[in-house]
Amino acid sequence: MATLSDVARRAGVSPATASRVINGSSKPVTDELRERVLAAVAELQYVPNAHAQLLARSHRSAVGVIVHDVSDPYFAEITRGLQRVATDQGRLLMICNSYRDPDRELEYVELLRGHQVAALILAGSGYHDEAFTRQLNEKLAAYEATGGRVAVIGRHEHSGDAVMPDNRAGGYLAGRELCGLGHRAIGVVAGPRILTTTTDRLAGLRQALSEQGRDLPERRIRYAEFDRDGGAEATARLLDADPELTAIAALNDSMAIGALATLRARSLAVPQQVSVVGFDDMPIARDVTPALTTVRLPLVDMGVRAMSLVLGAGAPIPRVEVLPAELVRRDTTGPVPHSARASAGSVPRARRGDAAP
Amino acid sequence: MATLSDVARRAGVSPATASRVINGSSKPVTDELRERVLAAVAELQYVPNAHAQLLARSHRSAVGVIVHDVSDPYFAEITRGLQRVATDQGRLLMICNSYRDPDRELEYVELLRGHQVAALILAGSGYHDEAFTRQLNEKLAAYEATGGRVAVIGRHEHSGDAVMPDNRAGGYLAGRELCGLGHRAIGVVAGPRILTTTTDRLAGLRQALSEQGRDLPERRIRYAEFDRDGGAEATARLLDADPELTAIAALNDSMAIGALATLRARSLAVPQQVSVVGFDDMPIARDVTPALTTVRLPLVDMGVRAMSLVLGAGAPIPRVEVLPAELVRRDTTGPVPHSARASAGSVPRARRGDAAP
DNA sequence: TACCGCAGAGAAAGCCCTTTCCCGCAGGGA
DNA sequence: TCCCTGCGGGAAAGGGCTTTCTCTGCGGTA
Repeated sequence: MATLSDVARRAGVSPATASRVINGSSKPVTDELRERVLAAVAELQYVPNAHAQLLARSHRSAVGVIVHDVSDPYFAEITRGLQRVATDQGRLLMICNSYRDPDRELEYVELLRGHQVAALILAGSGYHDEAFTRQLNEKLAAYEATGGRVAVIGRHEHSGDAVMPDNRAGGYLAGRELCGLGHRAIGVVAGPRILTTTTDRLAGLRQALSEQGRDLPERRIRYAEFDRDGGAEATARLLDADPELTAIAALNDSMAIGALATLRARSLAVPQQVSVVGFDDMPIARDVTPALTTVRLPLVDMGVRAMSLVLGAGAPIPRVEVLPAELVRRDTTGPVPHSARASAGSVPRARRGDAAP
Repeated sequence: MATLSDVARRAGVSPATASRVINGSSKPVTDELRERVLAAVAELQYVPNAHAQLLARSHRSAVGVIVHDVSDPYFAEITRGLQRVATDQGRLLMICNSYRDPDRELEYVELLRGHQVAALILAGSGYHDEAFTRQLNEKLAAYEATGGRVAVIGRHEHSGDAVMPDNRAGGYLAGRELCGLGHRAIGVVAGPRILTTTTDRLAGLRQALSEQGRDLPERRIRYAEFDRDGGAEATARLLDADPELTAIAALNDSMAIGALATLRARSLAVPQQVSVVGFDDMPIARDVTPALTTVRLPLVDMGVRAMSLVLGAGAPIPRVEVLPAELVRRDTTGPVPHSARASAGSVPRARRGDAAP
């Protein structure tokens, strides 16, 4: 690899001058030397060694991001928002996928710290895990102690800047919608219970039901991976245990799509026999058939806010921005079937299929 | 930030010794000193400066990847494959999204070169663009001249290791399927014509038709962005111009999903009135309704192969691995409607709707 | 006893840049 | 004419780490 001094030698100037030309330094350089340097750069196909540059200028510029998986649409949208602000400010993003593995998350904090990122954004859900949370906070504190900025998206037990989607209110909205349509036998397809996202959404759902004087028994909840297959599987278990279900609340859209697949496989009509509501409103939600009723979260905006927090001036007290959830009615929800309206919970399994199209 | 010499000072050893302990060097260090160093590291929350490390060891380890967009399922799958191999070998991946912007692609080659990556993988489609291709090849050649390894996925005019999905054969499969079902009025929803992926798939399609003695007139092709909205829009234009269409071949699944949306919006039954075939077999293909008939590409495997090529020994001659495409029949394709069978091309627009379910 | 070899630790030389500091020189004011 | 100023350029000092080379002190051999 050609180095800066190769360029300088070739151009017959000092490395200092070459550096000034290449970086457009504020110090003036005569046009003649400038030309010579530029020519040498082109001839040698010189590209500055990024590590040496980063080492030499103590200036931290990149921003680290830890998500569960960028290719998951939920995080893809958030990342789009992060990226937008970062690009505007000429910042490079280093994005790491933790795949929901706490240890990997911890490792990535160190890795990013080692890479001298100016700020760190944790975009995944928080965990209900005492030991992990403590370790994470220690690492973040160490990072912040050296001037690093941190923001989290979602509920983490971290005292600092945060962007919070209103998961609980969203869960409430989903629950109220289902109740309003007359559903009583509601099954919940939930993500891993260790995630705060899961428990918050569940809490909202529970609140909506309890306002109607109902509770949400554990047997009506199935926890699984927060993805399509998890949703399909959880739905199957739910239906096996409770064939009278008239509605399914999935705690994210991927799971809802899995639920839809299981319902289709069992020839249960949506929404005629079973209603389904999702969560997140990821782009594909409108393209499945029937189009998915879901709770929209301003994902892109969440990314924008988080990045703005972290790149803006540090506030004396931690700022928490709560972003509202909103119900999007589409075609997977409908009134509770007539047969179930009269005597919910006692209809034999065979009933399923009566109303098949 | 604590530095290595802070650690060394605290442990009462030289930086050399501290370094050896921290990196598990082959050089032996007495247990007592080792303990002291480790203790100092923990107390100071020391994390090595990655840039300094990378600069000091000339050892290149990371691998650079340029894709159009990681969050696009097509690239997400490929990336999964890349990642798998990279992780096995303890390599870090630097992934850059070019968003199909050639300039950005060029910039990223430089950026990654500057970051001293051991290898570079271009995972996006090639472009039909003389000037761009030349520039790209120049940059890649410069990189390879300094020992960098390069592999491309897809057809690029680059003489080096390559993994080629058999786009042409895939297009042929799609075309043959549609012809076999009796379709004659076939519209094509294509990606940007500047991409080799588009033209290769189109060529295969064309070949299948011509084997049946038909051609594929330009008026039956619409070029748009390679995504859902592009597909929806192209389909609309196609139907406006040619209401007799009985089949639509979309050149990727995202576009196919857009096509499905447009067809639904126009109340055209799939596959009773119009058949649709996609391309790629991305995960969501099986979850749309009706489930999408498509051409499967072994995306994950493509990533695995590319990374293996690049991390394995360099071959004296460029290796090109062609990976086969395969038709996956699902529910969006069916026989040509009866009404169209007799007199294709002359049925009035009003016909649409007759067979609505 | 004199010498050799080796284990374990430190000194110091890079790795490739950026940036401060300094120097020489030309032009302008006194 | 002399001095000061300011401009353009180079020398050199880091930035934080790895690694080679060197040194010390010990045990073992002749």
